[in-house]
Amino acid sequence: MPLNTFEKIPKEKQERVLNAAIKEFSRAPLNEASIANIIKDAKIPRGSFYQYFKDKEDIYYYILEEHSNDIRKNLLDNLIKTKGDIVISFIELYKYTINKINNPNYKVYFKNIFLHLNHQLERKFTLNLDDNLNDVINLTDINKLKIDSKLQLIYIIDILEAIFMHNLVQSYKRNISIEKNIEIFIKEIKLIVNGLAKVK
Amino acid sequence: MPLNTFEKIPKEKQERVLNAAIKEFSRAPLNEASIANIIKDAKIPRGSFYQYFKDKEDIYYYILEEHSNDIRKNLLDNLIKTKGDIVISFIELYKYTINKINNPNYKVYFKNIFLHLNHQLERKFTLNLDDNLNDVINLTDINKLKIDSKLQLIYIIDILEAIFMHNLVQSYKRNISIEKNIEIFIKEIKLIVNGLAKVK
DNA sequence: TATCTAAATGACACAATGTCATATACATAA
DNA sequence: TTATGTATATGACATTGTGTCATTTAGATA
Repeated sequence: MPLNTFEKIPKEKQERVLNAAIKEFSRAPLNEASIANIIKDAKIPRGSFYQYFKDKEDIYYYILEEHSNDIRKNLLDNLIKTKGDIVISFIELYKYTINKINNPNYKVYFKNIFLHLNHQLERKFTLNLDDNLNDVINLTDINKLKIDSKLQLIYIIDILEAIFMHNLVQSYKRNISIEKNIEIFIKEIKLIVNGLAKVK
Repeated sequence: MPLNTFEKIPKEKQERVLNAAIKEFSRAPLNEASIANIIKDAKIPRGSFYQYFKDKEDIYYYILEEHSNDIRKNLLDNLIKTKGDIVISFIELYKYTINKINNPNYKVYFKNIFLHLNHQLERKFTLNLDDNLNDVINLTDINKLKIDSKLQLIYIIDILEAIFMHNLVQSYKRNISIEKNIEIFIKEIKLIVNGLAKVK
């Protein structure tokens, strides 16, 4: 998403810009963040910024994308490890994600992201592209679920995704530990699993 | 939320300001909407706007609140009508809401609202206050559910709410009819209900 | 060394925000 | 009626931020 130019400048300068941006997006949510602050902190002229990025949103999503790719990758890894158990995979994904966003270096940054995350944007975090959805569908073993077609699987993924995101956001409002948050997520998933898991 | 002053001015002027705001919030999402446009359209001086509302957000939420109160009220009505069936109540709520937001007069306005709705804000639409959550809990008949305590009910409401919001937002992305959207919501809810409903 | 192209730079025009000193309207009391 | 006080109205203004563009600089190639 950033312009070619940005990829070509020295790594050191790239880092300076990205760190300044993360600092600014930690200070304020996207709509309150300012390019003025980023360039001041990164010590680059205004014109340069626009040489690298189209606008504020461009650099915001560029940084975000790195993290969301990482999260999506974790889901696919989990599906492989669990031999296609989508429920366990989502639970592991939740553990992974909640630990990631509580990393002291990024905690404030992610808090701003999540509390101001558009629904329109939330797919960035899990299955924003058709390719990803297909990967998830193909890696999932539907025999572990009380459904008879891959088509129905889409609904289940939809549900899991909704609850996943909902809980991540809630975790910022609940004033409780990471462990307790995971516990709640698992409880909610279990309530649903009683309907999803095939009864033997 | 608006300052006292706004309540005191002539109804006609109030309408002019509110209609101008709705027009502006239909034109652009909150972050791109401008007070400049609202006052131009409402034909009031800049200073007056700040006499009535703290800022752009203030009038945005003021208008939104009217609608969210209406939606919350519908949920409570449904609970009374269904004698505490929370699942049917949410399905009826979904039908009610999706019809409401497709009303031609407000369609574009709501589209902007939903596609840019923060997770932080989404509770505005359903159970933003503890009082409301309590009302819902008290009106719900937990004997219809596979749970043994009111405490667990909170998780179920959480889940229903997450899927409710997720589907409303998705309805703008799916290019299908209202009826088809309702169908999908019901399908997802049914998948869950198999785990929620008490097995006889 | 000359020439060409990509990147860097910061001044600038424009747009929007929130505030504030001043003006106006309105109510109440003398 | 007039005076006085209070609430509201008004728009000019300082401030902040945005995106652009003409110009400069750097680096590659001939």
